[in-house]
Amino acid sequence: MAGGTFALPKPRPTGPPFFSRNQVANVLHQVAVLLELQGANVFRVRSYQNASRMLGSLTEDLGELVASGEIFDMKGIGKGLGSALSQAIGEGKWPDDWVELHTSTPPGLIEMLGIPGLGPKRIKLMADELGVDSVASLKQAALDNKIAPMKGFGAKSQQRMLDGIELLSRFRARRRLDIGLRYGEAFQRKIAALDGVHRATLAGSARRRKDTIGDLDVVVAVDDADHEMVANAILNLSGIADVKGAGDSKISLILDTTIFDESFTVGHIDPNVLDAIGGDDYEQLEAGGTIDAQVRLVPPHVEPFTLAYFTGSKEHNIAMRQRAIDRGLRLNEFGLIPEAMAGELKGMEAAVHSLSAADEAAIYAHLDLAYVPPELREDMGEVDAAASGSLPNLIQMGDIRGALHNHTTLSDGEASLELMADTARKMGWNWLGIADHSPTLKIANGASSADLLEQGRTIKAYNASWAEEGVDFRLFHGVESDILEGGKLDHPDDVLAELDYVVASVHAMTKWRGRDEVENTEELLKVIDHPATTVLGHPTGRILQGREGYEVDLFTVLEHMAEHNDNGRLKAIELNASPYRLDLDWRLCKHAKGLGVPVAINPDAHSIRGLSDIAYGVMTARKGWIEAHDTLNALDGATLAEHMRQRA
DNA sequence: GCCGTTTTCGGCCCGACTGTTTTCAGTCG
Repeated sequence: MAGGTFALPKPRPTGPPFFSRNQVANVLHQVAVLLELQGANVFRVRSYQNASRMLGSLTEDLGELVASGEIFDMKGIGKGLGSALSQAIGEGKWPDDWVELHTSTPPGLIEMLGIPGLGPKRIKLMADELGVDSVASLKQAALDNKIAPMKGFGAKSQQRMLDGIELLSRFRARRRLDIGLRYGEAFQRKIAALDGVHRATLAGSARRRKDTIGDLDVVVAVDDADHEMVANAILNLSGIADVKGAGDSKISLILDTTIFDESFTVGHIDPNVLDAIGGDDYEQLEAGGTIDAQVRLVPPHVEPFTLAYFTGSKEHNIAMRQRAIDRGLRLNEFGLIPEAMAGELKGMEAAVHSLSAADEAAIYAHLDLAYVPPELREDMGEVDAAASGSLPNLIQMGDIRGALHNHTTLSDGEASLELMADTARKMGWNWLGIADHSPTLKIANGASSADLLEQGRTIKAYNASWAEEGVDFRLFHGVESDILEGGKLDHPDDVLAELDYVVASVHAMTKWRGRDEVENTEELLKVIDHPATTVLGHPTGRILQGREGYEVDLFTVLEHMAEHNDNGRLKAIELNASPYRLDLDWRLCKHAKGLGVPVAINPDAHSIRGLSDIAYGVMTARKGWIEAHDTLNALDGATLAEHMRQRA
């Protein structure tokens, strides 16, 4: 979960409400983690996690819910949490026991949770018995052989911790979607090609298209007679750096870049992003990278259940299982089994009584649900929607007619205007938007007003000649304007008026990250009010696995944009499709859609190859419940031109 | 800590794997 440092935020001076929904959701998550480290009841911990998740995706105004007392009616909020939140939001005071939890827990314990195979119980035990309170002191204790003699531990546990610490320092635990998919698809292809394999499918968070991926899951359908042969063949594939474990049905591995048939490169990264992810060492770091993978081998008739189970998420599975229980059924990775027939039988033995399912859709049908696309399986309302037949018809790559926010050699792009336009046409697009950087962003060679206007004349000439030749393709001329002090844009108004559109983006990250949520939100509202602003670019400025975005209340921002749209002024929110950003976050896409704020899926391309990043944007949009008609990308050029003319 | 026409207590999703045990606890997904 996102959320910077592990501390209780200070109340804003202007309250109530003294805290935002984001802040409260983060604090609940933190308290859950701290309670775990204290050895609290696991169900109590889950209550805090559930409440955090619920508030994180809340669309109502939290301050109003508290003021009216309706907070107590929310599912997952009872007397305890209801009073605690009312006091925090209404009076600006966190409960004493939450404060105590934060002050009494060494931050090192939280860091230790990131070590694979180490959980809250053993961390607490080592803290109590050995005084271990950080990754560094854990390492020392292990090197001094103090851990192995402890009851319940041993030499192997001690070594695993040392290995885990090494892994933690060498590489961050999660990988970006693009990297994870490259590993996952390469691995899946190799397994699918093995003798005896009916089908091999990439499952887990990669199949759900999460913006980062922890480890890979591959589900393999194989006849019992071939099980051992296939398991051995997998263990002998190239690209496996280490085997962590191999049981009857599950193989745990670590893959490295030798899995790729071609040599591994990360391609062009724009300088802003490169800086945030650790500079020039980055390519070498990726080339030496690894990723964990789990393979599950099951017979073909069981495979749909296993695939559904390991596609997840955990929360979606819990909701599905609960629905099964309500119907007297037991759902697990082996089947959907009538409780009356399963009795005392467990696992695979109970599964002989399972209802049959030829594919995942049949499992959903057994539970009176429409098929839920993998991207939506996050327990964010998809189960209810599948029950009532109101699942969205998700956008697809084929719906994309064009994209705004792309760069050329006029600022920091690698390709000329001509080459970018030519590539977009070859991709089958109907239009392309050009939005180079503005003068203030010197690092990106921001273009002067004069050069920008010159680019506009070139674009007009191209459009005129295509129209004359009967070519159904056009360029839109925009700019990616920095947002300056006071929510101002970076070119004079008369220059901006010459453009088709303006993408307004924050780049002064140090400054914006140094301010609080209220100030940043106010600035964004101002720049949205500027008549020239059409699109809000990468709305939080986050770089995945690189840096947190600045604090901002995007719910308020989106509501403000919705008012403009209601009054006939086009204000779209960008979903920056660069796999380094994927910003707008997928969780907020659904909210934008609900408010009627158009989403602009933008590759932010700095080269012709960069245009293909649109694919990651479409994946993320799908995850966020976005349909073709929720975006600007699915409009044809003539219709989009109409919308843009109406903006002023 | 939450929840409830099987309700105010006793549940709370379920199984695999590992390392430590000799029947199980911790961790993970």
